[in-house]
Amino acid sequence: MKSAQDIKEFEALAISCKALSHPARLAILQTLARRGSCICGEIVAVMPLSQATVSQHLKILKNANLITGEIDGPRCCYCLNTRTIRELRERIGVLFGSLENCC
Amino acid sequence: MKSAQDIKEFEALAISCKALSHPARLAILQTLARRGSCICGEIVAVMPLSQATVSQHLKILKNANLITGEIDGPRCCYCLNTRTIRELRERIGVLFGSLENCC
DNA sequence: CTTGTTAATCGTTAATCGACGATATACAAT
DNA sequence: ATTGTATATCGTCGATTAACGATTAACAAG
Repeated sequence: MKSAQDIKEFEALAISCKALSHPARLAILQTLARRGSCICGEIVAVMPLSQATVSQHLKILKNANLITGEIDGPRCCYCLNTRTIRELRERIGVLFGSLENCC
Repeated sequence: MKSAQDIKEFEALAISCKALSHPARLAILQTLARRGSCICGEIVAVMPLSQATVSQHLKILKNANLITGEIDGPRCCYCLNTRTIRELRERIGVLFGSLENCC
C-alpha cells in the first residue's frame, strides 16, 4: 500500500504533469523560459491559437502554480514560477530515483 | 514562432506528461521503480482500484512507452522503460534549461 | 480437453478537456 | 465621461478520460 504522504506527492505531481500535458502549454512555458517575462499579448502573437484559448491555457498553468501573472495596467505580465518547477523536477527525481532493470 | 523541431519535442513531452498526470499511474510507476519488475496482479493488489482500471492505466503507461510489458505465461511482467524516462527528464531539463526571473 | 487463473478488452456512464466566439472587465489615454 | 486596448470569463459543443462490471483471450495444470 501507498502511504498518505506518497499519495499527496502523487496528487501534487499529477497536477503539475497534467498542466504540462499539452503542447501549447509547453510552448508557452518555453517562451517564458527564454524571455524571462512576457506580456500576454506577446504569447498570443507567438501561438497559432486564439486569444481566448491562450488565456485558458495560461489559466491552467497558473492554477498549477507553474507560472505567475501580475496585472500591469491593462496588460498582464506572466513569468515562470521557478519554485514550483524545481519542486516538480525534484518530485520526478524522487519517483524514479532508484532505477533498476528487471526484464 | 516555434520551430517544427520544437513542436515535435512538445508533442512528445506532452504525451509523457499526460501519462504521468494521474496519481494512480504515478503510484504504479513508483511500485515498478522500487521493485524492479512487477506482475500485473501484484500491482493490482497494491492499488485501491479494480483490475480493469489498473489494466487501463497500465495500457496508458505502455502506450506512452514509459513501461514495457512482457507476457510470461498467463501473467504479464511489467517494468519501467528507463530510456523513455531518461528522455522525459532531459526534455524537461531543456525546456526549463535557462531559467531567469523577471517579475 | 476441461478447469482455473491472469490479464486485456468491451460497452457504458459521468466527468473533464480543448476549442471557439461572444461578452465582460480593467485600465490608459483622451 | 468616452474610447480603445488588453485580458479574462462565459457558454457551448464535440472529443476524450476515468471508472466500472462483464466478457473474452491466453495459457498452465490436471
